[in-house]
Amino acid sequence: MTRFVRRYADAVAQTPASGRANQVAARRAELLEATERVVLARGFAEARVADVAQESGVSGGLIHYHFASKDALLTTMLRTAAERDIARARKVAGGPGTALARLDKVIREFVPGPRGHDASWTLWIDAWGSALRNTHIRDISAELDGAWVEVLEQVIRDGTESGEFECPDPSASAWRLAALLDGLGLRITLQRASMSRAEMIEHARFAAAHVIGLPLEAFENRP
Amino acid sequence: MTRFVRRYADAVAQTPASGRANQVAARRAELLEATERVVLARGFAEARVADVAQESGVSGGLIHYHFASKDALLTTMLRTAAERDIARARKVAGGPGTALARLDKVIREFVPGPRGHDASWTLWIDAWGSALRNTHIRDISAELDGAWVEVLEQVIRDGTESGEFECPDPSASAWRLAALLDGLGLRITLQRASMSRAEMIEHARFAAAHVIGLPLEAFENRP
DNA sequence: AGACTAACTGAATGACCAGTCAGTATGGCA
DNA sequence: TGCCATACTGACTGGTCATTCAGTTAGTCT
Repeated sequence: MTRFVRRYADAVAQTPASGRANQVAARRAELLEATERVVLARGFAEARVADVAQESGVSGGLIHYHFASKDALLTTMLRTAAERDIARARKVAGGPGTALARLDKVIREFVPGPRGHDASWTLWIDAWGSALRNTHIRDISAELDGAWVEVLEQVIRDGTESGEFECPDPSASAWRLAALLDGLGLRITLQRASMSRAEMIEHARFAAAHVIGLPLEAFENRP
Repeated sequence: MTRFVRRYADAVAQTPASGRANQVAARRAELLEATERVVLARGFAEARVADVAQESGVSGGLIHYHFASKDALLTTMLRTAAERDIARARKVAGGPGTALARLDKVIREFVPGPRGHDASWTLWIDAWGSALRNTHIRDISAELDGAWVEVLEQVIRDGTESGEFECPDPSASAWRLAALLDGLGLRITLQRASMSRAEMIEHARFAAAHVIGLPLEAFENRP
């Protein structure tokens, strides 16, 4: 093993065959991260290839060496972000604890706040607009939405089976809860002034409590 | 008062004094309608001034004669559309009938369907994305959202006061219902395949029934 | 070491488009 | 009737930006 390979080995999850492949993977990841920062800052429509180049300290030409087109760059970035968000949701929902605790954890993780996950919200609200006319983005958005509903449904189903919850139709309930959370997140992201994070969590808990057939107070003791 | 001010006032009022002012008002309205069609077809970000010109069979220069900039054109169009949508909602909600009937009417009017009101949804989903970074659009979107919540709140309050509904906090309930409807509309507009209009109305009615303290069956008899 | 090839640069290209402007046509008023 | 403000035209301009490509640098292989 060369010194080069050892240097990059930790940076990438998969173990590529050569240092070159490693470098390519690292560079692609770097460009995708820069792309996400640019899109967050300027929006999908206003993001420029040159911005990504500058953001990652690289020439404009290199972007097109790694990605066939601007569209491919944006789409790939979005898919990567979607997979990351889904993984995070699954991890939280599938973690330890009662179904109630996990549901609450998902809600608190999901609600946008000043601490940073707003980034995802900004990205997805922007993506919804693009999804109206871009098939790739619509597919990615659909996958993410579907996965979210699945995650919620699984937690609700867990709670129903263990007797914690009383929910006659976990699938429909999950769908409705997901829609409500989308609406809540949208509103608070767009009009931060109109509602505090605490109020929003309260709204989400209220709806969730109804969905799972428990009183709102079931959540109250959690921080 | 200068002639210009007079002309502008006429353009806004319903009965213009002169043929010229009439012409200007008609032209502006025509251009705004064309703009809406273009934005619906191509999206906010992709809409071109030349498209609007072609759509209304007019030279490109004329657009800038009536509107200071592309941004002003889009913003004005959006504001006009928002006012139209709000007026429609108020009319439905303030019409005759029991509070329950009116609430159901609002829901059915609100849910996107194949018959045409999808246009509004497409427009607003697109606008949400732009609202992330455009202050004017954010303000318009906020006004529309606020008016929607008000409309829902008024109906809920009516029903509570008349004894039809049992709702301890009409304001919070309206907010939650509005968020749910946004989420529902978003999903069905983006992924039409995943849910029928009937199912969606059922979801909305279910949530509304909970909000107003009635069983879902209260709605069932309506067409 | 030398050859080969992949990663990378940055200037050039050309398409696209909002906004401008000099000029034309026309309805209404003196 | 003739004058003039105004509605309107369409060619033009200046700037932006994705994409290309000829050339350069630097790992890797024998």
